[in-house]
Amino acid sequence: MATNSKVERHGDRSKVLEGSRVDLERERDEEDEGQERRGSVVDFGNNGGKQVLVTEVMDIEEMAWAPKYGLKGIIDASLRIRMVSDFGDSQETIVPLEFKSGKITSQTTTEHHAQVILYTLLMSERYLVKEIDAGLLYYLFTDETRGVKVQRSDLIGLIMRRNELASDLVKASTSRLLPPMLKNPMVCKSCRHLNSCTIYHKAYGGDQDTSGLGDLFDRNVGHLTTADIEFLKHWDHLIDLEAKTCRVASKEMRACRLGESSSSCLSPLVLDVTTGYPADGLLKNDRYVYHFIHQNGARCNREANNVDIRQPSKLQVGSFISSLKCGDFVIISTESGRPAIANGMICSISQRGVSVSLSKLLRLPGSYCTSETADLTREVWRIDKDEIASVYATMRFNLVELFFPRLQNSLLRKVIVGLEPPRFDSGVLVSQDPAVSYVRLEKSINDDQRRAIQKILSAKNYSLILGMPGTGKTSTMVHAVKALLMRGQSILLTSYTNSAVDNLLIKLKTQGIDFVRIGRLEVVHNDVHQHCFSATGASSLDDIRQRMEQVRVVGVTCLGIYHPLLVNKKFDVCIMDEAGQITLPVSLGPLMLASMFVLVGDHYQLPPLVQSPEAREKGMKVSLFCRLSEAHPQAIATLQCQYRMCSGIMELSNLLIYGNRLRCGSPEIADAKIKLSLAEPITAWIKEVLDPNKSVIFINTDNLLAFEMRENDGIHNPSECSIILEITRELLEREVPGDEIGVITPYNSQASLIQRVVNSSIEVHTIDKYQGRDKDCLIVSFVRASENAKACNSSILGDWHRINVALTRAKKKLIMVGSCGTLSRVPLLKLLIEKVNEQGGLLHISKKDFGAA
DNA sequence: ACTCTGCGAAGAGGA
Ligand SMILES: Nc1ncnc2c1ncn2[C@@H]1O[C@H](COP(=O)(O)OP(=O)(O)O)[C@@H](O)[C@H]1O
Repeated sequence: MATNSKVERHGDRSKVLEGSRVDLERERDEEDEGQERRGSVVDFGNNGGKQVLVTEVMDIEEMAWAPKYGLKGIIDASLRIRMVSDFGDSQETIVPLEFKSGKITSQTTTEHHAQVILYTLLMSERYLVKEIDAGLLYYLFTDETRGVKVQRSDLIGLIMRRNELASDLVKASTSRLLPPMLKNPMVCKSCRHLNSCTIYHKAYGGDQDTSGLGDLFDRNVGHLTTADIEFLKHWDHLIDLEAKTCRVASKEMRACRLGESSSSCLSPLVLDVTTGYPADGLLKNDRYVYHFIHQNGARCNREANNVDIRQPSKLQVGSFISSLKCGDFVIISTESGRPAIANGMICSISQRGVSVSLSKLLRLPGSYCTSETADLTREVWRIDKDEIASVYATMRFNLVELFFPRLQNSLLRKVIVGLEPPRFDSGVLVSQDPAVSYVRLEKSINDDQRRAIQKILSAKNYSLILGMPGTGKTSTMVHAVKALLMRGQSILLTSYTNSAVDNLLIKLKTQGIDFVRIGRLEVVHNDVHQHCFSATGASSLDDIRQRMEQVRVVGVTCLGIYHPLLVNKKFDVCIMDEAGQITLPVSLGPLMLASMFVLVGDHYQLPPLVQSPEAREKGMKVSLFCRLSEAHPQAIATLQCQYRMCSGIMELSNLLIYGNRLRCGSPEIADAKIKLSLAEPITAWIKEVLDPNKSVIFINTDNLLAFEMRENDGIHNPSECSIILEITRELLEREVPGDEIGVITPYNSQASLIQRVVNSSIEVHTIDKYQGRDKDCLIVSFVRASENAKACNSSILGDWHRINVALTRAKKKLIMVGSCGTLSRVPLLKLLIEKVNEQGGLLHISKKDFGAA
């Protein structure tokens, strides 16, 4: 076999493979020129030498999974070869080729053979070919090719090993039983998992004896206290519970693999090969972009006119489009039974179709070059969201890393496990620190904000900022960053969501502050693209390294901190926005990169999303921000002055949630009213609802018998939808701009119902999605209404955090629609209705007012 | 009893 003797041993792996691919192809071409193609003799060990001729390199770094065996892997190169069989005739077969750059020892030989054997299994599944029973290993170090012939007994042995491993994993997560330690200090002392391994061993009852590691064990876990171990076990258990819900979900995906389309999948699709979308992919930024359209084009383009709001099921057309979004990782399969042909990322999606970017050409495994395009266009495709479980791995890793024997981690443990209060050095505030004088003299911030920033500047371990709705959290953080920079400190800015990170960075940008944003372009806001490396294009490795060393401010999501550019990067301060919405294990990651941290959030708004009810109940919904705020209420810097709600709207959350701690930032804000143009005479109820002097309205639907309806696990309320449609029409009629009107509701199905009927300039969302946003005029649809309603306390409406979010989104006008009868069973909502009544905003509409019911 | 954001990628071998 021809080879490249100049392969760099430490070079980029894909380059090595590309190079070899060229070599393989060159070899083929050279042989073409010769009189006959014989190939070379490859040593198959006990099976002797065989003539092997590579006829095609079909793929490199090919991802293959076989759900049937519970295995997946990435095959270095997938070859079509001609090999002389035992009977002397030459046959064409498919084989995996693995590159190995290391030395050959008996240990590695066994491992390499095992790997190749498993790859033959994966390839049989992927290529729908049963007879894949051989593979190749190529050793770059010695320029030697070895053949591997699959023995049935080896295969069975490997599958059994795989099953043992899988059962160990299950045992670990369900009964907290870990496999015994290797008890081999020589091997373990240089293992990179030594820390995690010994810590877990200790946590689950192991000791120096059972570890078999002697002193090495105690050196790694000796520092752990009983409280540390309890904390680790508790959170590890919560992560297990949460991870289980995801595993169930991925099983469901596998079950519905063919035919049926679900909400997280697009199907049936065909490849769009019309102008601008070549069948062999549009090359863009080194990625291949393919465009798929619905097989029945008409369905994709269907307009949502003349919708009957009483039959929401008819509206589900195209709803799959909303569940996948730009930047999502997806898996492409065919409906003809070939799962996971390729994986990639959505780069645009609309009613008309979806574009997916792949790192390689799209190709059906085994398809011949001559018919590739035809094969692709003939297929019916499906696209599923790729549920990567790496979130749980990250959580677990963050958690165990907290207990590593490092000074910085021990300080963090004191705060997080031991609940050490924030400590401040008040001396800083009277010093010559330029940051301090900047904050003292800055005119654009109020006193609360100033105090909060001073706390940040004088904090020794951490500080907490409670930013109630509309209180200028972002402005506070921007000035804090400015001040910290004056001191020459480096800052990590983070939050769970991309939008929260970008929101902050955009404000920094307007202040002319330099920063780097780590994250994929597809999910980063346009306005910060220039701060991402991928957008700057041709920067060399050295440029990037230099930039990372020089830049003081880095923005990244909590889960993005393991990006290669951030390894070994440390910061003076970590500022975490929306910290009340981040689960503790996730928030640990960024905190471990900094010597001091600032949590900004509002634990009176929605807690982190936890899938598993059991995990939630056992405490996973308690964010670190909430944990520390409840432990040290006196140390929180509270921003009380808000610049969003007029006084009538503010009164609601002040009474129900915030214990009157909110104040309006100015008289203008307190008295703000919507402006209505004069228009035709209106009905009495509409007139009252729109009255600009009544900032809060609650429309009680009890007289309409406007009951909730259930369909496919969703709850919706058509009557409330009709009322809201009427109100939005009247608002638009009176020249309230559509983009200053919003509608929110607890339930997705109600949101999509309303979305379909109201003017498209009006934003409609669930309450959860709307956290952090605001509008001049906001309408809330509570949905729940039934005669025999049990208390909705156990429903998502029973969560007071969600109610608080709903009540604090409107600036000038808040219109709520709901059934007093049903909602009053939730104590907080009962109080709300009483308060609105006291303000004179409660309105009971009847069938007479409203004919559409 | 219905709320939904994020996340890439490999392998050998030195302390
Ligand atoms: N000290 C202040 N004085 C006047 N207006 C302010 C002040 N702080 C913030 N604001 C205003 O309040 C609004 C919300 O500010 P922002 O910092 O984005 O708040 P949040 O992050 O809490 O939503 C902005 O329009 C901003 O101009």
